[in-house]
Amino acid sequence: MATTWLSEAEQHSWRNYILTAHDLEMALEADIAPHGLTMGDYEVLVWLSEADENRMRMCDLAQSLQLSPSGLTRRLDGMVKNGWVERASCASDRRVMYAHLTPVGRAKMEAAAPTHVASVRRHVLEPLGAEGLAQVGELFGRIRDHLLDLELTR
Amino acid sequence: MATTWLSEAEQHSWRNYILTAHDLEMALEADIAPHGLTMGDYEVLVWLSEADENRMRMCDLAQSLQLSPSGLTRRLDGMVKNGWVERASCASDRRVMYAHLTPVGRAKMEAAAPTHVASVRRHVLEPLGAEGLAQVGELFGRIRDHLLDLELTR
DNA sequence: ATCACTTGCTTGCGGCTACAACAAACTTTA
DNA sequence: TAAAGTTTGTTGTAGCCGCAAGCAAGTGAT
Repeated sequence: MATTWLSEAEQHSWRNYILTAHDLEMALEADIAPHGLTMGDYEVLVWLSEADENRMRMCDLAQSLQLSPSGLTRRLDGMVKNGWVERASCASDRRVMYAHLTPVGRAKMEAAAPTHVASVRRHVLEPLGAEGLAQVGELFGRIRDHLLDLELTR
Repeated sequence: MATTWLSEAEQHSWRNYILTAHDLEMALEADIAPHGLTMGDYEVLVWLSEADENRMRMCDLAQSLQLSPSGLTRRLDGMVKNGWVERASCASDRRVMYAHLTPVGRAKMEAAAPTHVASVRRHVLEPLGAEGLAQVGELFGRIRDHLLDLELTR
């Protein structure tokens, strides 16, 4: 096939994105670490804190977190051991397990949230400004829509 | 401390980015998989193919790949076993090991490259256009510069 | 009511990665 | 040149994750 390559500028932009995305992830991870949390843990706490009755079904939570079912099971194991989350079974459907945020978990989240927000502000909002972040949101929204589009027609 | 939270719009943009970045990574990974390669493997092949004499010192390669030394050692183990890369010691400094692209490795890279380029074009360039990709490059460049700035003054 | 199918979660296993400890080799300093 | 320090790469260990398999429970068709 006649491959259409990327231009010099396109390659540069793309590489810039790849490298930065990795470093940014590491930076956010490092900032939250002093709380004894990984970003993965933190995201669980955030999702549960925003959910109805502070609980979500495992399968829904896994999807929200872009995690496999088994991945979530293991992540929750650790969080349950730390007392941040409890497992609760469902009366109407005995297959489902709820992940339920405990008061300790909520406190953990509330303690860590300012740190994380400051981290995002420092690493993203500061260099980009509100307009820049909005552009990122818009651009990646386009990519996302396109991805989901391909997925549906597949 | 008086935390300055993110606005609704900012949260939305940020989440959009997080979710999309993950899905995009999975899509690129899925597209290259039929070649029997991970994106990690592919990146090794690309870096070596662009390097002088098709070889790089382990430590330099690790840095380019944003990988820990041990991570690279193990990744190379697999690639050596597949015959894509050879280890070669250095005459002038017997500590260093070169990772050297073999003809088989080059052929592998050249076979996979059109697929990967098409993948990037389809998932990124198509929804964004050249201008959009340039914007992404510029925006993430700003984040990157800011990150490196913080690192240096630390 | 029964059998097939689907859904929700967990477990065994293997892959990939980082950190710490180590060994080997180079460099600097006294 | 000898000792201390630095750099380079590998290995032991442990964490996190996904896939495949399995089990329990709900749903649907005959």
